[in-house]
Amino acid sequence: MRLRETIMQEALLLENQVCFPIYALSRQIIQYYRPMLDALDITYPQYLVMMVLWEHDTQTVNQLGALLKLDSGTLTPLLKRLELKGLIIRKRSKADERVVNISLTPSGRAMEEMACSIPHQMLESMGLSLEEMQQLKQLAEKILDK
Amino acid sequence: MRLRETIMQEALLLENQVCFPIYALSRQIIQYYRPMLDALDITYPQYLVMMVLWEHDTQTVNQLGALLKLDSGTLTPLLKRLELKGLIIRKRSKADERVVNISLTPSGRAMEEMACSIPHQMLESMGLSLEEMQQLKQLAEKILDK
DNA sequence: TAAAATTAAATTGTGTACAATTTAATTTTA
DNA sequence: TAAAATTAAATTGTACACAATTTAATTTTA
Repeated sequence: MRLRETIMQEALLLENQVCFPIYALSRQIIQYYRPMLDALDITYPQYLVMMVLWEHDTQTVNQLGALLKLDSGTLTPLLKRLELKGLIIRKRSKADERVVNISLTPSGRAMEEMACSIPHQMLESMGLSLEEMQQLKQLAEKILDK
Repeated sequence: MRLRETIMQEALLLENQVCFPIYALSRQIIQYYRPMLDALDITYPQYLVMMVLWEHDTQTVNQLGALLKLDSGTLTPLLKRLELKGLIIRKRSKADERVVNISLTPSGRAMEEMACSIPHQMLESMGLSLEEMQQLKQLAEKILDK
């Protein structure tokens, strides 16, 4: 009997994968965001950094990385691009020269008001009920927390 | 009253985002796969292509793109790398010279047996029940199908 | 049927991701 | 306290993603 026809084989069918829909959905969500973020001239990962800073004002590269689960290899060039756009300031800490503090410029702070309608718009374009949304969030977080 | 303190503002908090857990989970899932895929010397997107070919034998670049929701800008270089590894063959169709057919080499076919334990191992490392897994898959697909 | 439109891949350019290494600063410890 | 270990960012190199454009082949249509 060929491997193709065994029960074990079914697990290798794309349509039976749990992970593929998550991977595809993640990319599609970023597409949903694109028109709104294009208007602000930032990318989705850049938007995530801005959200953290709108909430916390100043964060180190490490803190941003811990919250967003991204390393300095990703963040350093991304933050340089945000700095080039005039949205943030990168400044080495006086107290510890290894640390780089990231803070908002007035322009970066001002963007918060332009972004505040995005979450609501996103909920609409995703077309899920609030319960489904909560379920999705909870399941994703349950795996993430392991 | 500062924008920070309004109800609308809550929507911009990272912890209230539905999309961020999906984005973070997608990347974490790929990390779960990494040790198993490292053993096969392929990446997660390459593994997805291989899964399609294990099921369908021959596919055009377009067909792969439709199934995986990736365009030729992503697939062409990825497929060239799989060809370089000796896992697939890229061959222009005689019937329509625009089309490139992708098929498995014996080595690519042989990899199927080495990969057949991966889905089970993944279920274990994700630590969700089968019901939760189904829920997650269904919610993700519901949004994807829009 | 020849020009226009469409289609399939490939190419170009920008921006993540992330492993692995490097650099520089700080902390620990022998 | 000087050497070793640790830590924080940055750097290097590889591999996606994807928008926009290009190239070449095929279809449509005027």
